[in-house]
Amino acid sequence: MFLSLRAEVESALETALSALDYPTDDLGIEEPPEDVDSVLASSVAFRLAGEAGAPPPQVASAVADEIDADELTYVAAIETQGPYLNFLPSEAYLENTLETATAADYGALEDRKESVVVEHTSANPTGPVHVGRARNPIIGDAVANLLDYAGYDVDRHYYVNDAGRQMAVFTWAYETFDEDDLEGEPERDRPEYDLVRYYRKGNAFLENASEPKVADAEAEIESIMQGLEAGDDEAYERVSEVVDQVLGGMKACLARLPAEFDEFVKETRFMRNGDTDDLVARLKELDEAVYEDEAWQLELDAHGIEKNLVFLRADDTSLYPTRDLAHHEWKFEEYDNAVTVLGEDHTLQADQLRTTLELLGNDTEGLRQVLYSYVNLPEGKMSTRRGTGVDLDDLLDEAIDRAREEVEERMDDRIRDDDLGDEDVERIAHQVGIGAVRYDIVSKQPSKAITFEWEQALDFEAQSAPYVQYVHARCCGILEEAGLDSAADLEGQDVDLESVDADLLETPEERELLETIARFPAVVEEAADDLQPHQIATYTRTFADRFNAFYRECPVLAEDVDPEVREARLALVAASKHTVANALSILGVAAPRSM
RNA sequence: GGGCACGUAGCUCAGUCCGGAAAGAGCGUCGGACUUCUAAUCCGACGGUCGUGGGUUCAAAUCCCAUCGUGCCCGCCA
Repeated sequence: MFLSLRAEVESALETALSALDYPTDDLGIEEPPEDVDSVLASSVAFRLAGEAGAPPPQVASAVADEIDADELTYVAAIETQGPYLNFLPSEAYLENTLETATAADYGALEDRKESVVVEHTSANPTGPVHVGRARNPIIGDAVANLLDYAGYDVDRHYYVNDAGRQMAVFTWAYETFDEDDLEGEPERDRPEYDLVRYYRKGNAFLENASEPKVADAEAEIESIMQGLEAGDDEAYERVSEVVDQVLGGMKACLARLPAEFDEFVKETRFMRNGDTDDLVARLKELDEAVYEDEAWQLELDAHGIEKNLVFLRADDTSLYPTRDLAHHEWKFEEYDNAVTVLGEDHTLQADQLRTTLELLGNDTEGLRQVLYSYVNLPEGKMSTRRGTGVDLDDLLDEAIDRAREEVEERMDDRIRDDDLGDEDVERIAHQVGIGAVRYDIVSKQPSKAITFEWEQALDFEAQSAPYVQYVHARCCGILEEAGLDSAADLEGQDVDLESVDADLLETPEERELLETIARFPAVVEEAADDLQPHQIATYTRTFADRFNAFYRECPVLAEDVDPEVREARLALVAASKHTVANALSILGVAAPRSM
């Protein structure tokens, strides 16, 4: 609805400015501050003042006079306040919003008939997922949800680095050492916790063992890498033995968030099918290609990148970026757009990748990268190899435990003694605990550095997931109390939507809530265009504030509420419910029916 | 040394891309509100040279330049 109103305002302003012989290149449309009663505003009068030879307020009224609000559907009136033009919403605007938002899929934009692949996480299968990387699945999943909501056909990929040296080291270690050689028991009964001990053991061995022993090990590691490079099945099977087990465990961890994938794309795929070899041949043909210091490289300084891109070693083995180029060309064939969620330390590689893809003749317009900075511990970086860091599983467990305590504590002093059974407590503990972790991460701009601290990550107070989730629970409570099914469209239920009249929603709290609901699709659109899910989180907070104000001032089910007002408010609650449920689903945060 | 990012209230952050209406939240502190559709809520108070210095503009947290501080990158690792 907001999108229609904005379109209407734009065209009305443009017409008015043309009629007055003013330029229309900048309409100065903006959202007014909170204490102003309009939904949209324009500061165009400032810009025109010079040309008009009149002070801005005078220009503003001239423009306002030129627009006939009666001809507009969603605008009731245009008022000037000093130099500003304010567009007030019409009854039809609120009416339509209320009607549209009572549908369960409110906020989902029209199908764009465009596909996009969102690649995220793609952590090396070396061990348990730690919190340092946790931003990736959480942001990535939200970006994918957001694009899905914005009308794209979305696939989620995890790119598996199963061809690098680290995987050869891992495979060698797994085949070489026995349980007896390892230190300690697995921290959890899952394959990645078991196998990571071999990985750490192998790396420690390479650092500390005597020179001849290390040389033997290196020879074995080298042979695995050569086997992979040649695309031979035996080497692939050996590495897969490790990779598939570890990946299975990591998958289970990520599923807890939940972050699910449509496909796990293995790097070795592009070595086995010959794509990497073809790509190397094409790279060698480029003007930028040089053979220098016993390796094939690309000189990219003419394209603003100082660092050469090495794409083939002297022994003819490829490197990660080489395979990633083949991988991306494959993505371009399969999808209209490709989004990658990457740690900020990959910024340079991302630039090299894009530039090289262009040199190879690809159109990279549909390729976009979302960069985020790592979560560090107060004492420094987290590392799988060194075993420093907090496992994501532990964080989630702790979050759930704390949430459970919280639920139980609150049960004691609840006013309404509703029947929360053990299952409900467990459900709420999971929804709130995991929701809080996700929300805390997804609500911040990815470029900001985060230092992990338990207390902060697990704060259930306001401006966190539970604050927003609580609004959803309140909505469901009211709807269910009224005998309605909170999960479904209102249409077809025991509410006569035809007779619901937005006119009856006349308090400022009701109107502001409805205006906030109206903005939701526009927020989805902008967040999707910018690939910024945190905008959705920001919106949920504003929304929750508005809903709580409504909740405080406007009883829905009380005896003394006029039946027609009650129906209208019920419709508003249903609209609120769908809005907050859908916003939370974009963020990947559960929306509890009760808390 | 070069490149990129970040710096807004004691703390954690919105707002910055696309300049506009006396800078907004939460936490913390202090003081209030549960016979009411769930108090994980709400109301009020205190708290700001938007790192610093210049510039552009009718207008700068927002754009430009410089500078300081912090993080990341500058591997034939991934």
